[in-house]
Amino acid sequence: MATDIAAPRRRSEKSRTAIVEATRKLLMERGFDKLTIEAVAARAGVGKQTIYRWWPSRHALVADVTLEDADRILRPVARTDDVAADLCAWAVTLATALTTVRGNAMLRALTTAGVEHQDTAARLHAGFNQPIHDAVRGRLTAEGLTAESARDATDAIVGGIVYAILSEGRSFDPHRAESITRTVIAGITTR
Amino acid sequence: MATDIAAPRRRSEKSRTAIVEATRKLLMERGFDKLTIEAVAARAGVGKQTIYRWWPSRHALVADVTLEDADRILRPVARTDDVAADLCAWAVTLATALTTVRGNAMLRALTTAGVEHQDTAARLHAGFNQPIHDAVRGRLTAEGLTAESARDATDAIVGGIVYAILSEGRSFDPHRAESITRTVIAGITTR
Amino acid sequence: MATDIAAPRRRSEKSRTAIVEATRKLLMERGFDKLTIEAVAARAGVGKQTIYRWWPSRHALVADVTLEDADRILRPVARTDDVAADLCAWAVTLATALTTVRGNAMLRALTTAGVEHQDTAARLHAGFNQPIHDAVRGRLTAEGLTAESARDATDAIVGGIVYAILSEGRSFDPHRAESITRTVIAGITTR
Amino acid sequence: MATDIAAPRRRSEKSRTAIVEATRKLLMERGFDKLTIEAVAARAGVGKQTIYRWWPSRHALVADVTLEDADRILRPVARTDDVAADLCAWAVTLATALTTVRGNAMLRALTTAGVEHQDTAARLHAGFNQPIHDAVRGRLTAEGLTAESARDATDAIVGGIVYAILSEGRSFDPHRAESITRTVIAGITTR
DNA sequence: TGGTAAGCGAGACGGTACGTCTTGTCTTGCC
DNA sequence: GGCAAGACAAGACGTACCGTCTCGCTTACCA
Repeated sequence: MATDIAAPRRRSEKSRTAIVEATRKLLMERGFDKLTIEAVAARAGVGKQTIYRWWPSRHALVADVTLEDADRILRPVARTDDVAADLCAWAVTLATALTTVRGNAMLRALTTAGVEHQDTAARLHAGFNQPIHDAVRGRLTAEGLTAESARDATDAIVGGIVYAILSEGRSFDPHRAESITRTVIAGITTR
Repeated sequence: MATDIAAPRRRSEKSRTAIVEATRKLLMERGFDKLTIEAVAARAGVGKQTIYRWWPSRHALVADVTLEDADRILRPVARTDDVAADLCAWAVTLATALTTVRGNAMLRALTTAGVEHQDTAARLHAGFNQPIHDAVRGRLTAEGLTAESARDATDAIVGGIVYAILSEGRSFDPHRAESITRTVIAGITTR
Repeated sequence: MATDIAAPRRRSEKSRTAIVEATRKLLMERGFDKLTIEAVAARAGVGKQTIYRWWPSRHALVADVTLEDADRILRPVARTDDVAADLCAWAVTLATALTTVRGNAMLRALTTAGVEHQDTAARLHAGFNQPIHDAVRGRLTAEGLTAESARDATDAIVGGIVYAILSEGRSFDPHRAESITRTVIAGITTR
Repeated sequence: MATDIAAPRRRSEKSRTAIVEATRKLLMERGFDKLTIEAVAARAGVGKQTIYRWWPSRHALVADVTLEDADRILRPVARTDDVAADLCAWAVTLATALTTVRGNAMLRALTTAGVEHQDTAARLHAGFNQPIHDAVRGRLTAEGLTAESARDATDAIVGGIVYAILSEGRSFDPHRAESITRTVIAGITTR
């Protein structure tokens, strides 16, 4: 999906799929740091070299695998005339996706891989962070916010949700995403 | 603060210090995933067993080391009659601490260690997340916000800043922390 | 018994005995190469230092322990007017002692310790080989043999028996010791 | 001759040779008990796993190495019409081989390895003791001795020589082997 | 339509680090 | 001052994986 830019001449799709599948399963079973190339190869019924031929590192492999899940997580923000409603709905969807077993495993893998490896961080940023930010910021800009305000509000919303899920794991209640989003939009007010 | 709650009988303080120091240096030089116990032992001039005797795992060791930096990062929030100013000042201080070479290395190490290991996550939560949240939430509650609002705004401010630094690394400009904080306090407004 | 030549000022006889006992038991249970000082200390209920204070090495300790068994193995050769009978009786006694569980364990320990460590070899030679050879050689010399003949016949008898037990272990039938001895005394003859 | 009876799939002969060579050298320099697998691997320029892949233990490795020396030590017994001459010549040859630096190192290694490890003992018995005994016993049987007499005389000759070398080391004069052999053949006689 | 080169599974290889075990020394506090 | 207890630096153990390297086999391309 990403590494294989340079014309993979006679690459076996069967092997590729088996490797990606095996990686995802092991990622969910054991997590990123206990994921070994040998285990992936064994689980996929593939020689180690076949993995090394197409992916330069464990981080790159994991990046590819998590990026295949991008469309399960990335959703466009609706554009009705109620910004708050649009963003809250979107936020709940995001939080829900990130608190499924699979989504959370991917989030964790992706975080670790990104923190540890520069190139991987760039790819994950382009595949996840950027689109997410663009979606929210676009919706806010459409509402007339300045670029700077839109960026700050986006940081607050996305960071608020994702960081909380990162800290609290699957026990994070997706409805809090709505609550956080609404707070950012409304600002703090004493009631 | 350390793992050795249960009767640290006649532990050598010299060794303990050397280990913690060596770990911090290696964490800054190579990062968490390239940190090996053998390298720590060698750098500290200590037998491997002396590390294993007092720390159950690499994660626990790193947790202890980062927790020793807690007081460099954790600051109380001032309580003047200007909430925004108080929180912005605090936010900039936090962002500044997390973008120093040392602070950023600790943040990354702490993130990876926490994502990978349950117990470590709990300790880091108690040592970092909790105090940070409490500080901000306390200041907001003092302003008359409901518990829920305070929590949501805190998530937005802290998450917004920390997650951005996690994504962008040391290139994050600490002044953006002020900007994010102010946005959350004021709410989005078209100007 | 041997290392403690230099006036052991206030040595605890209780500890000494416990150490020797523990060593013997472990020697019989696990053999020389799996004998560890730590296990001896633990089994004897003694600090490691107490062992190191009185014995310079594992080999020396084992030498002392096996030498305590010397009197179970070393027997004088009777001097009736039948050399063959005297030596055969002695040979069977020796072979019997070396094929008991304890005797065989001591033989093996002593062999390994002697092969590996020069000083130990000397002590064991003085405590075992020498007396054994002297006994046999003395009996043969009394019969009128030249010194050289006596020495050679002694080598053949003792070596023949001990080496066979070393090779075959406890399955060696002590009666073969008689047969070997008789053969050496009589010389080979076609019948 | 080697441990790898079961399908030595694509074993590197170069590594195998380097390992065996390194082992032999270290055996001669330091002896069996100071022989470490790590030192062998380092000296041979080989990964430790390559040793563990093909040999189950240090004992087995040493057995293979000493067995490669078998043909330097094992010699057939000539069959002229003078038994005594035949066996004496053979005995001197054996004693000479076992008192060279290399031969003696092998004898010591082999003894220790055999005493400590059952399987190794069996292999060494089949590779050394058996052939040596067969050679001598065969020559004696050809002379008309009964099976039992031949066995006893063989024990006396071989044991007499080998055990003496084991006890006295390289200071054993090979000519004594002749003297011992002649004594056994002739029987003790007062002159 | 057969030859040939790439992809592939398998797994041996030289290495590094693991977490454990033991060595021989040292220190602490009891007797 | 001997002793039990046990921390310490050192270093080997045997195992797990790393990333690289053959080895034959299968398979798709192109001649």
